[in-house]
Amino acid sequence: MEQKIRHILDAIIQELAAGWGAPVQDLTYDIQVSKDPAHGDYAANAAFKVARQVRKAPKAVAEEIKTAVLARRREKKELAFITRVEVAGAGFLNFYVSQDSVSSLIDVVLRQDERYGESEFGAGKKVVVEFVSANPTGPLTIAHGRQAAIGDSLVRILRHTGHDVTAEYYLNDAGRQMNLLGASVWARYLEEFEMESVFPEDGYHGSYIRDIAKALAAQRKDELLSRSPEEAIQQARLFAGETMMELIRKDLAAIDVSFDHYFSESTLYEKDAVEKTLELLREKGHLYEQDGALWFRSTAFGDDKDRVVKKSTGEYTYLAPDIAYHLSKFQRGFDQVINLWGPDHHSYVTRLKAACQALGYNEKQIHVLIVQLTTLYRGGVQVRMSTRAGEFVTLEALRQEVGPDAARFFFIMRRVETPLDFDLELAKKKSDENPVYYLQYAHARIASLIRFSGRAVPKSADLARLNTPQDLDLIKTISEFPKALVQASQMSEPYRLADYLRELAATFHRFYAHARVVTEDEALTAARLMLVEAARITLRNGLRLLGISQPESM
RNA sequence: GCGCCCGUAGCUCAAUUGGAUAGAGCAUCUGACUACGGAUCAGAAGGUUACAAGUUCGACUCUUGUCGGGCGCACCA
Repeated sequence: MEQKIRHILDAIIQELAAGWGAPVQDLTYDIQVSKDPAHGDYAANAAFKVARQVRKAPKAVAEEIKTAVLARRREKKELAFITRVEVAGAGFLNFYVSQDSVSSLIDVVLRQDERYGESEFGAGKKVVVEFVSANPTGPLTIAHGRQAAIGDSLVRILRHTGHDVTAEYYLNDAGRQMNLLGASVWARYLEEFEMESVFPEDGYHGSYIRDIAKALAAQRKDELLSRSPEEAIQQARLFAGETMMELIRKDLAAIDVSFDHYFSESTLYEKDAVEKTLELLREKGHLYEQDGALWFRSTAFGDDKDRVVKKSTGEYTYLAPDIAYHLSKFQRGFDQVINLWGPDHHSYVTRLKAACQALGYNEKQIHVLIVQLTTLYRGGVQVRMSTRAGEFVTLEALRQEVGPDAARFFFIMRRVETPLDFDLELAKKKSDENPVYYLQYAHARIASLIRFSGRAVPKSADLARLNTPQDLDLIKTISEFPKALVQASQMSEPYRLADYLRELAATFHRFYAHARVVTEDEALTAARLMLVEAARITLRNGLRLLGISQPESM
């Protein structure tokens, strides 16, 4: 409906522009469903945007547009759905549309079913979303959990809005941390055989290290004892890495998160990609040597200091493989790169963008979302956590306590960059305080309602019978689903969808309290069944995109 | 010191990226089930959007300054 109105306005503005003697360069303006019934059904702020460009008063422009719309409506039948146009306020254009034009939207929803909400918004855009990317040196924490929930929902939403999306996990399997992991496991392995061992400084102390060592001992027996320490640690490292990745995959699968691709850092070295990337930067003149180290001149791209890529010891810094990794993203044909990082990586954003620009890419192609931390509460009291002592509040423990649906919903219900307070007691409550149940209840209630009707949802009905304010409210809210998804995807903010669904559920519950669906009036019953089914489809599709189950009963 | 982020109802957060009277949930108070699920609905109360100037048809949103809070400023990963 918004699109139909936009189409008309665009044409009219172009036509009128000739008479204004000034060109209208920019045709962006908003059309929204009016919040206040006094503002009609739809409202456009086009007159303001145009007036500025042609140096006229907004109100006068609005009047001209109104007159043109009315004139055109007399000529063209397909504009008959517009019943009234008003100029209000300082120059808003308010459109009133016929009831049957609104109610016919229901047909579209039922026809599209699972595909309802899809759009062409992202057509032709190839996007890679990288998230979680935790080192496989320990179990996933709730911080990873939030990234996983947000990243996965974002991927689903981007897909639903037409993007070609790859979900990717960057596996830091080449660095010092993995060696430490190997050494830690090796030490515990030796202890299993009551051999003397030196636990590495900064090693991993968690009890899961001992579990891995036990598993290693069970599999390899005492075989590794005869190897050289270097080789044994290498073996322990590989074994530990694989074991941890299996656990991580399992933790993620338990909240319905999966990846299309695991990108291994070590493949960068196998293909010599890091050296080649540095070579490329050197050719373009962005590298220089100083104090025996190799520096990247990131200040040329807005960084506040230059960064070392290769230390005087000959080792790469963390930045070097990271640049190579991002180069690979572009080389693989992605034109939009989205990264979800923790707040501890905040300062890396500028230098990474600088590097990508140095390689000839636009900084707008990289979008780094800093996912703020989650603080756990239990009945109003903060749950302390510490990674240093090897005690984690793991994602797995959280999921077991509150369930996958509440976990996913709570993780995404705030803006990405807003720190999240996660109340365990609230997430577990099966009451009206818990927003997850509000959404699921609406879905279950509709399913139950359709069961009660004792018939299949009709394929067609006289939808014009849906004419009460509650009917029309519900229809309009349902019809805003595609727009909500586009907003969520262009802002990279899945919470938008959660917010929309809450609104939809509320509108449905309000409708339900006022309107009876199954009555003796067969025609009205048929139309209302189609309406509630459309609401159910929308809720179901939305919940799916959030990775939350859609119960038929609760 | 420099840079970035934040400050909205008692609490947790929104506000369609500059739009009309700043909205939701929780908490508080008052109501609503003799046909479809009360895990619901209707209503009340709650605000100088930290403060002060500026930009314009229009500012929670943009600019500048002040106050208050957080984070970052490694040849660490």
